[in-house]
Amino acid sequence: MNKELLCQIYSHPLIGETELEKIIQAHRKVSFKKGAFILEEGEVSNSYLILENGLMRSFAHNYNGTDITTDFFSNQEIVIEVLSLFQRIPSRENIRALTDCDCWEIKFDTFQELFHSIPGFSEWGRLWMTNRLFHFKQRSVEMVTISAKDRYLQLIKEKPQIVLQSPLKYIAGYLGITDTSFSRIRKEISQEH
Amino acid sequence: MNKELLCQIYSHPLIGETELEKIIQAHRKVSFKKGAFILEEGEVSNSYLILENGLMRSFAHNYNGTDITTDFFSNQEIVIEVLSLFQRIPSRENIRALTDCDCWEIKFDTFQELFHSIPGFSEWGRLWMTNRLFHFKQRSVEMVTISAKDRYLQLIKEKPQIVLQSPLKYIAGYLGITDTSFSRIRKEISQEH
DNA sequence: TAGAATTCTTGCCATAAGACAAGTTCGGCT
DNA sequence: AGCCGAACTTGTCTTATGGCAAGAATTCTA
Repeated sequence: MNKELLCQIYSHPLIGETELEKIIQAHRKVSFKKGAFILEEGEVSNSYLILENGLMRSFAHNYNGTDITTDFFSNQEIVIEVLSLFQRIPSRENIRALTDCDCWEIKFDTFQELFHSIPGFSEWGRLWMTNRLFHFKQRSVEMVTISAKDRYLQLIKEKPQIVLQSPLKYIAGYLGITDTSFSRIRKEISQEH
Repeated sequence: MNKELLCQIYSHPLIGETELEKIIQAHRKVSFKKGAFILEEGEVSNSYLILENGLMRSFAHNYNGTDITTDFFSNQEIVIEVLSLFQRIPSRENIRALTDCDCWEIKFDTFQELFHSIPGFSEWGRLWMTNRLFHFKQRSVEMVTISAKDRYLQLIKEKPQIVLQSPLKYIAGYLGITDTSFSRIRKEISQEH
């Protein structure tokens, strides 16, 4: 069992060595083929994943049925649908592998047990939530204060793996524009070299 | 001490009567005058508030100094800057009273103690975080999939207090448009009756 | 209560992005 | 290798929203 990635993910000043070991033991390795669904609309999520390598995307459906990419998950990130997992309600989102993926999975029940028995772990969890919250808050502001072109340039800088591995239409959706506009923006950028 | 509001806020299946009492006791009443700062950029937030009545807004500053309204807090809501409070780092946001406000305050240290000693309380906290996360995720999607006009109509329906009590320019900022465009949208709506 | 300052509205023109439709290229399957 | 469908590009026209500036209305404050 390659513990390095998990050690890194769960590193926190209040989590000691034995506790870290216990947390890591709670994970088991799982793989997904390109195109596999990790979570489907209507299911209650029952675990989360730590993505060792590969790319996934989460998406929901519009009132008129259009598919909206809400997020990408790439290397070393936690793949989770927070609302469904923690509120035990059916998910309104789908999560799907864009490439073959290797992951570490932890079940909700196991997580729950550790969350309440290891104080450092609940701190860790809150810290993680805090970061996600910040991420989405920031994103909601940037979606209107920054032009689509600049959001794209920012994505290239911050998460190049996405741009390299995802079909363009999903990136367009994530940026909040149509694939048509996205194509034009890419053209414009390439012409500036 | 009027406990009703606090009882309601902290109601959770895993929080028993004595524990609820303990949580409520940890709050003290505070008031703010219109225009008062609850939190200023650069400060580390040291408590959060439960807003009994009044309206507040949080805002950050752009790279070019423009003031961006990131959120409103109205009756019965929790007024908090999560990132600063839980990561103990200087806030990049300001929180300011738009009207006179009555609140219940709880200090970080006290909260922290309760968070780790009452299992139901950490569950409650996680649940709250989950809801906020959902809120901002939703918002980041809606900022680009829904027109400014529809976002405004939605705001009127969901949080009429804001529309009634806040200067229009802040609402415009929150909707992600200029006050000029907002004025036109309002005109258009009023002409449809 | 007058004057100043802020907030809000309006006009004119510019620009980013969407809608739709017709190609073109790419990638998976047999 | 060759075909088919999906993914991507491009053209033309439309629409939502922004930028700037001037004027009207509101509100603060002395």
